Amino acid sequence: MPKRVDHEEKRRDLAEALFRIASMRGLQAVTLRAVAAEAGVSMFQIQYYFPTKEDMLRHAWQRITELGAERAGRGIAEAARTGDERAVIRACVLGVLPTDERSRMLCAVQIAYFAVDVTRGSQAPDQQAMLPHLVRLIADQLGHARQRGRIAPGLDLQLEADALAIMTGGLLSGMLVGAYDATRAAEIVDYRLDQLFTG
Amino acid sequence: MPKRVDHEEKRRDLAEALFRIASMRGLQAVTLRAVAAEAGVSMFQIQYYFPTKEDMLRHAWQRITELGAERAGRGIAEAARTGDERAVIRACVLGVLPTDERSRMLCAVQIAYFAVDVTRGSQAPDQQAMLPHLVRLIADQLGHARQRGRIAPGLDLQLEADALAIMTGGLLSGMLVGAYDATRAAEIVDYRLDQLFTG
DNA sequence: GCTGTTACATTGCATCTGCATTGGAAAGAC
DNA sequence: GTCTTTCCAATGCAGATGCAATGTAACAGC
Repeated sequence: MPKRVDHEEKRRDLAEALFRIASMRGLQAVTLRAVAAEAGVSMFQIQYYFPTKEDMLRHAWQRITELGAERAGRGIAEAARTGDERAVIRACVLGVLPTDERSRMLCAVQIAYFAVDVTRGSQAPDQQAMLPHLVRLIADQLGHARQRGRIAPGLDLQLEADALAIMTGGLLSGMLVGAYDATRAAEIVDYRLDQLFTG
Repeated sequence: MPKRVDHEEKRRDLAEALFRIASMRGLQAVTLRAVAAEAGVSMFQIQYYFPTKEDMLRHAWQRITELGAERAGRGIAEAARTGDERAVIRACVLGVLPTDERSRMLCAVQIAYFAVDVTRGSQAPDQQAMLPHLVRLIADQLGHARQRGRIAPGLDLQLEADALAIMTGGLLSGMLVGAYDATRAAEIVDYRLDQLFTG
């Protein structure tokens, strides 16, 4: 066998090039030639590592969910080590928001995919599952916190979990249009968490 | 002069055809030929009423904001007649959500435009202004309500206005992916309003 | 060294896209 | 009635796009 290449790593590199194009010029500008040029390779390599354009887009989406889960997971794991439910929820919310250039890029691309899925009626299963997943995560944490007497009285935790998860999505788009920066977003989230937690 | 045609009405019709395509097959599928076929006219008519494709897309966006403002405005005006600030805020929030097939279609198209703008960095001014505008509307209503002693004590109304407006954006996307229906969305909004208003 | 597999470049092609042009039909003004 | 203005159909064109076909260099195993 000749020059061995790590196909998965190569695909990740090509996906990065795709992200750069999609986040700066839109998903419409993602063509085989554009990705090839951005990655600094010949157009053939794109075809070589992705049978078809749709495969390339699919792989890039899978990669972006990986990166997102990785990023959020790091923050959540760190917060979970403290055993503080409030910190975990905070990490869940802030962990998916565009707080720096890199995450902003990925969030922009994510929105682009989201729009395509919505406008086609055929939404990827994981696309649909993301919000309920976040709701469940938050609801679990709220449940634990209540058992430990850390939750203010008179709250409907299911509705609170929904509201928090929904606010996360809203914050994401609000930050992408520049209406809120990371600092203000954190303030709003903390303000809401203050209403839920005692102490 | 010959057969007089209402150009604006014609453009509105063509915009509707564009909406149908964009909401069902994505903005990428919006081509001059596709819009012509969907509207049941020749491709030339598209060119005749829109100098260029970008003009067509721009006009459609302008039209969709008109329709949105109209719809929300109706609900808000009705609520405003009661003089109930809570009802006004409720109308502001629910008035922009996809509660039926028509509004769902328009919201989907709106998201598509939003994604294009975000991924190009060059966001239309009104796109950026929408969220702050909603915040101001809600904040004003909350201010009035507080003066009338209808607001629960210990709240930061600016943060509450931000949180409500942000939740609106989140609900919109949540509903588009099918995570929430109109009923559940109203429940969540009412739950939050219950926390803000007394009585 | 020979061979075969892997990785890659180049080229070509059918299709689609936005846009322009040319020619003509229809409806009112005079 | 004819004529001018408005509206519209058909066709053409240059560029871009996804994809396929062909040719070639590098390296492992015998």
